[in-house]
Amino acid sequence: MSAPRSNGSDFEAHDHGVCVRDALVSAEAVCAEQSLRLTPVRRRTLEILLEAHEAMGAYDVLARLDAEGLGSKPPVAYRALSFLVDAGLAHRIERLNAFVACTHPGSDHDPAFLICNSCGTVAEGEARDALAPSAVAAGFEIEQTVVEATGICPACKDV
Amino acid sequence: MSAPRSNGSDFEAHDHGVCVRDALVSAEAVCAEQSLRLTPVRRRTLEILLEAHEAMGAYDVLARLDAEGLGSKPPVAYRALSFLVDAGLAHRIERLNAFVACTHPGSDHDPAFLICNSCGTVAEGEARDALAPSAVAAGFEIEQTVVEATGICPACKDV
DNA sequence: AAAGAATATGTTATAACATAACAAGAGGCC
DNA sequence: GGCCTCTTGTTATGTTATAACATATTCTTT
Repeated sequence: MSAPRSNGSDFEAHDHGVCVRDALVSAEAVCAEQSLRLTPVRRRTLEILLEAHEAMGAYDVLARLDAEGLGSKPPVAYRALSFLVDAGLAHRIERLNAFVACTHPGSDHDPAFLICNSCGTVAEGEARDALAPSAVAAGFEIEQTVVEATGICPACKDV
Repeated sequence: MSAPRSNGSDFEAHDHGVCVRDALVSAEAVCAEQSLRLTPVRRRTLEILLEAHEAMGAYDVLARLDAEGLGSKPPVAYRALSFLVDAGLAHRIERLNAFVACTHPGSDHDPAFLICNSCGTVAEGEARDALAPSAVAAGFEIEQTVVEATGICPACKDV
């Protein structure tokens, strides 16, 4: 759905301007397709997450929105972020109480995250059935999964 | 290390009194072995989590401690909970900002949780290498994992 | 274009979760 | 006893998140 990416890792170098622009185009497409309204605050919130290219707290996002006159009260940020998460354009990182732009929106997915403790970069991968076996064994019906790992990314390891 | 359990699920019926007592014995053993001090507040905090048999917020735990004269200020609860988590006697559920007693302390493990949206029960399973493949592909060195699923447990599904 | 429905925003206020920092006490060890 | 370490008590504050209600915008229907 979005431009092809070399592999599943977000740790490699890439042209960030292109990556942001691509993602916005994808987002517009996703919203158009589902009759969702990508309003100025929502769009700018997504841009902020994309530009940061790492997880941001709601209040960090809010500070940026406020600086641009787009809203100054917590609900503004939380509503925009909720919209993006619901639309699959961003994800919430439970471990960090933070949000990150989705790196491959449009496709249904069960995201897993690799969070670097050193540089803060968050890479998105696939969690495909990470805990399906336990769930099936217990007769549990999964609705949503949270799969997050913290550690050291390749770039930071090489220093 | 603890008494054997029938399988990996915590959703089945069991003698809760026995389960709590067993867990406390295990906890004492673990602490003795590692020269950790299971003080009154810490021990009671563990008991509270065990008795609840579901995830509890730090302030819920604190309310119980307070009622028993064991402490009334947030740091009391947070310190006790941190101790238990560090000792492997309890786990933090990121998704819920809550804590749950470990159902098989003593063994090193990478816990995964199945959280029932209906009754709140939290079952603990193994996450073994849930995201090792993605991590290896990306050259990421995992330190800690968070694997949590929300959904409907067998008991609630049958209603 | 007007009316009505649905969606989005602005704002106040407060709830819920968490920790920094420092003082005081309890236990182990020489 | 004197020293050290770990634990507890307390104050204060920081951080994250949402309920509730008023207003405004956009979409749909007529």
